[in-house]
Amino acid sequence: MSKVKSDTSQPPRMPRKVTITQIAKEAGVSKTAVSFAFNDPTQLAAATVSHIHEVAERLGYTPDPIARSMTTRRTNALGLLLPQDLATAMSNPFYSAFIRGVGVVCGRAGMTLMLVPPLWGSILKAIPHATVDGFVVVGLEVDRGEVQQLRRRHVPFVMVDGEAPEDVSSVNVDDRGGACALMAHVLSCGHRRIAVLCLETWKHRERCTGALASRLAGYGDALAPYGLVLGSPMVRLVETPSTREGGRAAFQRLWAEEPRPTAVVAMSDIAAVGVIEAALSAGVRVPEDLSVAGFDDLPDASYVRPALTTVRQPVEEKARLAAEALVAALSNGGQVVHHVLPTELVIRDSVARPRHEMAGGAV
Amino acid sequence: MSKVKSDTSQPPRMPRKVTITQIAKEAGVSKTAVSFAFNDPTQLAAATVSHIHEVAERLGYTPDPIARSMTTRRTNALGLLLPQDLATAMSNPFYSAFIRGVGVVCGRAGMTLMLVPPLWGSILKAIPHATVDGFVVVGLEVDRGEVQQLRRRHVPFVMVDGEAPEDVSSVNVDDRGGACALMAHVLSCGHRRIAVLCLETWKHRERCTGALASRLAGYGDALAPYGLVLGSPMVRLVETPSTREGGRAAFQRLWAEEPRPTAVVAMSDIAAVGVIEAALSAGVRVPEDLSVAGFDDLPDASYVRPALTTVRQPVEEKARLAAEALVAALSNGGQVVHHVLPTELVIRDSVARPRHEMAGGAV
DNA sequence: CTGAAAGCGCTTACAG
DNA sequence: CTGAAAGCGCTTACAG
Repeated sequence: MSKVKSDTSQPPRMPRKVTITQIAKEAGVSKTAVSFAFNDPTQLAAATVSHIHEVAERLGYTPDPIARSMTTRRTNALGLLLPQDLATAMSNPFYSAFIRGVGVVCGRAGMTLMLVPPLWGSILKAIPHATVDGFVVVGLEVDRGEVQQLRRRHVPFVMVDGEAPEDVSSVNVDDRGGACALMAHVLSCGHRRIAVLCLETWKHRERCTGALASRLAGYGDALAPYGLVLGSPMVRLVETPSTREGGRAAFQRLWAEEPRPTAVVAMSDIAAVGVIEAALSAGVRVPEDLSVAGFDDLPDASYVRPALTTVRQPVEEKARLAAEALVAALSNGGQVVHHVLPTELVIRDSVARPRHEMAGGAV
Repeated sequence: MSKVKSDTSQPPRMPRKVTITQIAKEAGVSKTAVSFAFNDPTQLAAATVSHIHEVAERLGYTPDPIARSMTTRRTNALGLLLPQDLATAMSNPFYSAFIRGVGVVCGRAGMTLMLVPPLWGSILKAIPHATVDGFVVVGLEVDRGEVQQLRRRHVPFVMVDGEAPEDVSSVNVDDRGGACALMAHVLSCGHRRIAVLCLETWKHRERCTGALASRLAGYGDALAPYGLVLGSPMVRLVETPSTREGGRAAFQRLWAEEPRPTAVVAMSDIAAVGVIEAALSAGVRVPEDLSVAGFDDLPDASYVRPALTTVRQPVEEKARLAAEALVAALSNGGQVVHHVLPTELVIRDSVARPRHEMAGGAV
C-alpha cells in the first residue's frame, strides 16, 4: 500500500481518489502507457498491460469519466429533454414506453440515458447544464427559443412530437388523422356535448404547436361537418395534466357544471383512466352514462374496465427511431430524417351511444 | 462576429464551439472575469458583467458543463443504478414510481437524473462510466463486488432493497413481514397448491439476498405452520421477469403442467396483471378458478379487474428517502441512515377460496 | 513498444 | 474590482 498523504486534519473518510499519475508512478511507466492499457492495449507489450492492470487493481484505480470526456469530447450519454418535471412525466406511462424505446438504442450503443426535465422550471436553463452527447427532445409544444439554445450548445438533437426545422431530424405521428378518426367515431355514436381534455399548455392556445395542435386540428376536422366548434359550450376544452390524478380532477370539475357532457375525449390514456375511475366511484357508469376516449393505446388501455377506445400510436418505435437518428448523427453524422408514423383508431368498450341523445343532464 | 478559423475543408456544419477564451478576448477582459460573470457576478462591476453577458449572448456562448465539472468535481447529476436493462426495468411501473420519488428530490436540488442500467450486461462495467455525483442503487440482489466497485469510484451511494454495509445508507421495507402476511392470507383461504413467481435471479438461490430473499423468507414463515415448503411440488417456484409479458408467459407454463396451482403469488403487481390477463383470455376465471396475488400496490393494482390483492410498499417514499440521504451526503456529508419502512397487506378481489379444495385439476 | 508534452475549457486561490 | 497562472485528470499526436 502507498502512504496516505498526511493532510493536517482531513477526515479519513475521503481517501483522495487515485489518478492515472499515481498508477504511472507506482507501475514505473508513463501516463501514456497507463492510458493505453485501458483504452488500446494493442499499443503495449502484453506484459506491460498486465502489470499496469495489476497495479491499478491493487490501488483501486478507475479512469475518471469526466476527465476522459474532457479530452474525448464524448460523454457516452444521451439526454431526454422533457417538457415537465420528472414526477409529472413519470405519472404518464407514455414516458415509460418512450424510455423503453430510447433505452433499447442506448443499450446497443453502450450509452446511458440522462433524464433532463426543466431546471428551476425552465427548459432553457436545463439544456446547457446536461453533460450529454445529444438530446432527444420530446413534446416541445412551443418554440420559445429551446431550439436556438440547443443549437448554441452545438449538440445534435432530434425532435419528437414537435415541429422541427428542416435541418433537424424529427419523428412524428399522424396525430391529426388519429384525432379526427376518434372524434368522428364519438360523433357517429351520437354525442354532441363533448369535453376535450387538453394538456396544460393549452392556455397558450394561439402559440400552441406540435402534437397538441395537430390533435386539436384533427378534432376540428371531425367536428366541422356537424357544425360544432372546438371551444364552444358544446365542445368544451378542459385543461388537464396527463396523469391519472389529472383525469380524476377533470371529471369532478366537469360533472359539477351543467350541462354535463355525454363524452370525454382525453389527450392521453392515463387521463382517460383517471376519468373512468372518478366516474365509476361517483356512481356514473361508463360508457352507459358517460363515454370516455383516450389517446396512445398504452398497455393500460386494454386492461382498464371498460377497455378504452383510443388512438394507437407507436410510442416505443417513435422513441427508438429518434434515438437511432441521434446515435447515427453522433457517429457518422447520419442524414437528417423526418419520420411520420401512422396512427390507428382502436375501438373497445368505453365509447357507446349516449342514453338520452341531446336530452338534458345525462344522469 | 469573430473570424471563422479557416480550416482546410471543414464541413461548415460544426462551427467550432465557442469557449471562455474567445469571450474574454472579444470582451477585452480576462477569463477570470468571464467565469465570474456567470458564476459569481458580485465579484465584478455591474457594467463589466452586463458587457460580458452581452458579448456571450452575441457569440452564443454557454459554459461547457464538462469542463466545469472537471474543476468543480461536481456533475449535478444523480445516478440510478438499475439491475436490468432499461427496456425491462421500464416495463415495470415500479420503476416509474421510483423515478418519481427520486425525481422530486432531484428537482428540488437542481440536479438531473441519469439512468444507469448494466453496460454490456455488466453492472460492474456501468459504474465507472457514469458521470454522476452519487448513486441510488436499487435491487442489487447479489453482492458480487458492486459495492466494492462503488467504493472504488469514491462516489457516495445509498442502497435500496438490498443489504447494505453498516457504513452505507440504505432504505428497505418490511418485505418479510409483508410477504408473510400475504401468504398467510392465501393459505387461510384454503390454497395448498401455490405457484410463487420469482425474479430471474432466483437461479442463484443460495446467493440471493436483499428484498427477494426477505420475501421468500416471509413466504416460508407463513408456509411452515402448514407443513409446506417453498420449492416443493406443492409450492412451486417459477422464474418470471417482473413484466406483464413475464406474467403472461408464467401462466402459460404453469397451466400446461399438472397439477395446476389454485393460486399464483407474484413478486410484482405487473407480473400479477400479466397472469390475470393470460388467465382470462384462456377462459380461466380469476379468482374463481385461479387466485392471483401481487406485490407493490402500484396504481395499476387497483384498476385491474379483478382488483389485485397485494402488499403495499411505499415505493415513491422509499426512493425519495434514498435520494434525500444521497443529496445530504453530497452537501454536508449527512449522516448514515438505515430506514425500514412498513408494508401492508391489501385485500381486494383477486384472491378467493379455491373451488375444489384439495381436489384435482382446478378446471 | 514507450514517453514527454501539449491541450481539452473551465475554476479558483492569490496578487495587485 | 480585475488578471496571470496553476491545476483538474485524462488523451493523443509526435518522437524516439
